Amino acid sequence: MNIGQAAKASGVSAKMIRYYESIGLVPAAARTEAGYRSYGEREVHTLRFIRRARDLGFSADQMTELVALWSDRGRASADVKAIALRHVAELDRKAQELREMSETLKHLAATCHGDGRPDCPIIESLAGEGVPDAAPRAPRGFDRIRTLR
Amino acid sequence: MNIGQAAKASGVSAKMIRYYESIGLVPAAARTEAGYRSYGEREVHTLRFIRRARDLGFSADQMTELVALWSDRGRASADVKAIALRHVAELDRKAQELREMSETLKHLAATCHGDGRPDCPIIESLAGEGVPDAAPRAPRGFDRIRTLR
DNA sequence: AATGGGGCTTCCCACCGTGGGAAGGTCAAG
DNA sequence: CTTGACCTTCCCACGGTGGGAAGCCCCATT
Repeated sequence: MNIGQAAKASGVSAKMIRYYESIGLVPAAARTEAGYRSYGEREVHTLRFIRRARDLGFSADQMTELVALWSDRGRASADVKAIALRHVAELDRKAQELREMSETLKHLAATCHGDGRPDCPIIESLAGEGVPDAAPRAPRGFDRIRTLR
Repeated sequence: MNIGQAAKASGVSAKMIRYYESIGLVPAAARTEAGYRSYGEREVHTLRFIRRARDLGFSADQMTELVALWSDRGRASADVKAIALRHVAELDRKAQELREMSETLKHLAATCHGDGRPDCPIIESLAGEGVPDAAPRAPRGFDRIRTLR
């Protein structure tokens, strides 16, 4: 199976398969004489595993750990659980941050009449006129969130 | 005021001030004879505006729009509100995604006894053994989330 | 007046995960 | 044999942010 087939079968793009190989998340694939990467069921299975972990928001580093634990028959389930729970905490923290940002903005938007007139509490709050630092989002231990695509 | 002072006064790092200038989010600062960037109250005010918007998760592009609206005395508050509400929707969507990932993982972790034994529902679910695609996170219109720091 | 330290400048590099695209080789079907 | 679909590697970009090097500049203390 070539990389394109493996990509379709696993749901991981060919680009990303090569990338995962380059960072050592998956072992280097076997090659045909012509230099084409060659995949079997086993490899596709691994890629699917990775795709599912990725869809759960695990980082490449965490996925490396998970794959290692997966292929270690003698692993302790506690090890897997620990990674998962750490990730859950992280996800919750980020979701909470997003919610707080959303809440603040919703409140501001609610007091903005949103018509053709120029006065707007949203802008005023951002400008801090009279309301200096009124909305201290990202308080301490802040960790801004960035998203992609 | 030099860039370091402006950074302290605004809460935006000198690095980021230069970056914002380079992408046109803020106009190029005046320079001293020696080539140092020079800032006044007005510029610092703008930078603070930007910092607040950033803390609310606005992208550089959105901040550009907001700054433009801010400096447009005749803007319609509806325009600002529209940007804010679009952003709120986006924030909510992302928070929802994170929550779903967290939920899925929490359920998996709950059924993992987390001791020294190797059998682990978390790994099994990722591997898809017997439960192919059991947890279709990021269904359609998926948009994976990435975080920083 | 010289020296030292801290600030400023520009420029490049890195992160992470992903896609785009160019330049060139390969394979299978017509 | 040609054509088109696929594969290869390599570089570039994104968004924001920090790190750091090399080279000025400014001020205060000797």
